[in-house]
Amino acid sequence: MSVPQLEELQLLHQNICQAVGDPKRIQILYALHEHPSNVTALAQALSMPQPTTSRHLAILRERGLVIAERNGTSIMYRIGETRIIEILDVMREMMRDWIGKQVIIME
Amino acid sequence: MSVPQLEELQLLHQNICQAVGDPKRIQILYALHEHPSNVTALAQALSMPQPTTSRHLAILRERGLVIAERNGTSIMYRIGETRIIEILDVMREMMRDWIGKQVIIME
DNA sequence: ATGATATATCCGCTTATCCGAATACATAAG
DNA sequence: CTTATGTATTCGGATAAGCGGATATATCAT
Repeated sequence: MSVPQLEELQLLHQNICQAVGDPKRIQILYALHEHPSNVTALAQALSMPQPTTSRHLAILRERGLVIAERNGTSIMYRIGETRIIEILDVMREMMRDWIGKQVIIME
Repeated sequence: MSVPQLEELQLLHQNICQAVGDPKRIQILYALHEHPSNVTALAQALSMPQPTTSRHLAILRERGLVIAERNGTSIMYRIGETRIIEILDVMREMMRDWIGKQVIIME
């Protein structure tokens, strides 16, 4: 893949990177990956206020990372981009490796 | 890979996600991937003030995403984690796909 | 239409992040 | 030791992000 133009990097940040730049949104992504859920159930499961959960879901939805599907009065949310979970998993491995190195250097 | 604990998600955000949460840092990562550089040259190439460049490099270095190597009075920076570039490339593809879908929906 | 449930949005506030300019620090040369 | 060059840090201020509580909107059942 070629080197991206500045404009594309702005879009990349605005659409994806910023979305995973909040720990609660990461938490939500993993929770929905485990199993889809509506807003209320998700909020309870993660011990987050409902408005907070709703706001984060809106951000993830705008960027296509999650998908909303209405079902009567409730709305079912699920992961819309499996690749984002794979990316987060790679990041976790990177972090493990880095923290491992750090400990060795400290000793 | 299993579902991460809350504590690990905090670390994930703090160590990796937050680091790529700034467009200038993404720009720096791609620039260094193209070819390693010292701070001054990088700042000029990206039209960023030197202190700004240095601050961003410090953040990326603390998290192992770039590596610093002193060479006389100047310090050579290069990518320390090739995987972060692969991740950014996948995100770019995700973005293309999503924007493509958006256009179709708009029509 | 009314009430009940689920979701989204608005408000003021706090906190975090980024910035440029100035300055301090580090290294090497004369 | 002084100078020159390259890098890092400090400072105050501006901007953006996230929050909880209250409220508005939407859908369905009675």
